[in-house]
Amino acid sequence: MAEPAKSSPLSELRIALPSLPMRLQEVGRFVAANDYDATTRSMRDLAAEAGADPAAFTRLAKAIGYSGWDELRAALTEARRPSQTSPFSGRAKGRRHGPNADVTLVIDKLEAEAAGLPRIPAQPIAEAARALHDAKRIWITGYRSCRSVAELLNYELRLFRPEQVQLVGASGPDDLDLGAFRPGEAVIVIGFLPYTHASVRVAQAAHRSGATLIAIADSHSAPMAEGADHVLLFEAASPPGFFPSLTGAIAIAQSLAAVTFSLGGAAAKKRLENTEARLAAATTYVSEKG
Amino acid sequence: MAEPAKSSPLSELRIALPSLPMRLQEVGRFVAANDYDATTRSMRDLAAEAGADPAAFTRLAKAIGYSGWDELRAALTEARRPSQTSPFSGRAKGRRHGPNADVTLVIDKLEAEAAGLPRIPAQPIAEAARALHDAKRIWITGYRSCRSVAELLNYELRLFRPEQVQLVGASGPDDLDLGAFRPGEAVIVIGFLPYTHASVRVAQAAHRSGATLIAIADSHSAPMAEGADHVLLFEAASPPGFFPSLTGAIAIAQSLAAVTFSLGGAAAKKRLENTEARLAAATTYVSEKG
DNA sequence: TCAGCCATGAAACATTTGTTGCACGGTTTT
DNA sequence: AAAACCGTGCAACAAATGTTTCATGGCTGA
Repeated sequence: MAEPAKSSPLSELRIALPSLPMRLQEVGRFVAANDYDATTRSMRDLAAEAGADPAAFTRLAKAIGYSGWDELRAALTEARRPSQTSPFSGRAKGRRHGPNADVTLVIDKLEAEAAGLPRIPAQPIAEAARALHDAKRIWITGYRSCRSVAELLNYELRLFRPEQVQLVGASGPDDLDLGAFRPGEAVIVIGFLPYTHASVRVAQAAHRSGATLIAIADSHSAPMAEGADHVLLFEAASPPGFFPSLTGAIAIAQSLAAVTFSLGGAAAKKRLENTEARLAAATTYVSEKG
Repeated sequence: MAEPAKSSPLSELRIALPSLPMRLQEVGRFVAANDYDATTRSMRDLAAEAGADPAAFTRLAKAIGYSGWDELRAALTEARRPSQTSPFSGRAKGRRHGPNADVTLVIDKLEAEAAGLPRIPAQPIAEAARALHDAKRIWITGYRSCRSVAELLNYELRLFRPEQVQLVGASGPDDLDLGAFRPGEAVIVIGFLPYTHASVRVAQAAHRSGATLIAIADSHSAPMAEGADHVLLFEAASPPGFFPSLTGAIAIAQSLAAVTFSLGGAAAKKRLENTEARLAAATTYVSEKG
């Protein structure tokens, strides 16, 4: 006999529901309505909450074709596993070749990065900014391609906190700086896979020293995110042929600087104006001509 | 001293991680990396997959302040419960002010930048990449916040063309470099309003020397775009309170590097592999854990 | 009415769970 | 050098889990 498409164990359940005995229907409805608890809590717990007999769950599972509740639960668990990398992945565009292949490549890449930015969690950025605001001193680290992010952050923060912000290893070997971290200070470490030893060392030193550690990384499980008080995530993954993307990291850095600045209030504004005035006096900029 | 926000049991875990014994660190890392399985599967299962002793999980839980593995697991389970507005995708919230004003600010900014990226003209990037491909030598300039973009571009291009790419002013005053530009070479200048004198001088020197001038700027009328062979535009404008945005410039730089790399074909690939092998040999990177 | 059937709840079952005590080996302290 | 300590794996433990059996009660059909 032709079964309906068993897209998920949940839909199987719902389909079979009407043809079941009363009590099993009740239990089945409860499971369908609370499938998260079904995967997490114990059969007896569920029975108590549903006001039913524990055995009913086993019977339900068998009634819809599983060997027992364990197997049903396992199926539900797999069904809601978050691993499936998001329903995004629009792609589908055939990789045209020819003279325009490069252009399409660029367009695709830009669109992909644009899609990634709104996925950056904003809350941690705001929290990290507050930590920066409270820090007596701010250290910034990033190696290899992440160095660019570190330097941008350093530049922007120094615009309004010139004497409290410093790049790690800016003047000499890192080791000197590593011992300089103190509680009440903040250390920002930027990195993504593959992680450099140097950045991990900085993160560890920061954690040991009791300073506030802020990690900008591509994963919670990044070594420099271990023990971090704030983890700011971005997506570095890129299509093959591209280098890892730093767009997200840059966006985070800029948001971080901006929020920190806004927390600084009038004082920060004043210092920014001073810095700008000094630059203008040095005629660093080209005057705006009419 | 205020404790860091223990937003989730996972962050507690990660914070405590570095100060734990070796085995507990391993187990803790495993839990952090597989927190979904941690909530669904049994302790012994996890132990088998992690290659550790079941008891280590109980000890881990106690080490970070829980009464046992059951309690830790329960906390993780609650943290993952889908109903509550998860910390991720916290989008869609009304534009409230108050303590969350910063968060809304960040979200707005990220969305605005995401909207800006697809507006970047792709065609000029592909053309500029071809110019880079043909250039015997590549010079890169950028000052102030644009320095970060210049350095990223320098880093990525050097991965597969180590001897032909150089930052202007990297070793000593710019003036020495300015006289070194030759026809057949390419000079990349990055800048936006307000424009620095130094970058304009580089652009002018490049133009006079007959080298190919590539400008990455926020406007066609930017001084460094005058006489440029390729102008790559991005939007630097930002909401008030934010610094000019470099996200677009970074995206351009990365696309430029990527297309140039793809034009390089097998030879470029080979050189990239050599570079990576050299870095791996120097154990620059943290080895991927099992 | 009686037999047969099925749904249901309670209790007993074997298994698996999380936990804890113990012994071994390494390091640090006295 | 001895002692105290800590991290770790192993094995035994009680508790909890999912399952099964059994007795009960209601329903249907002869």
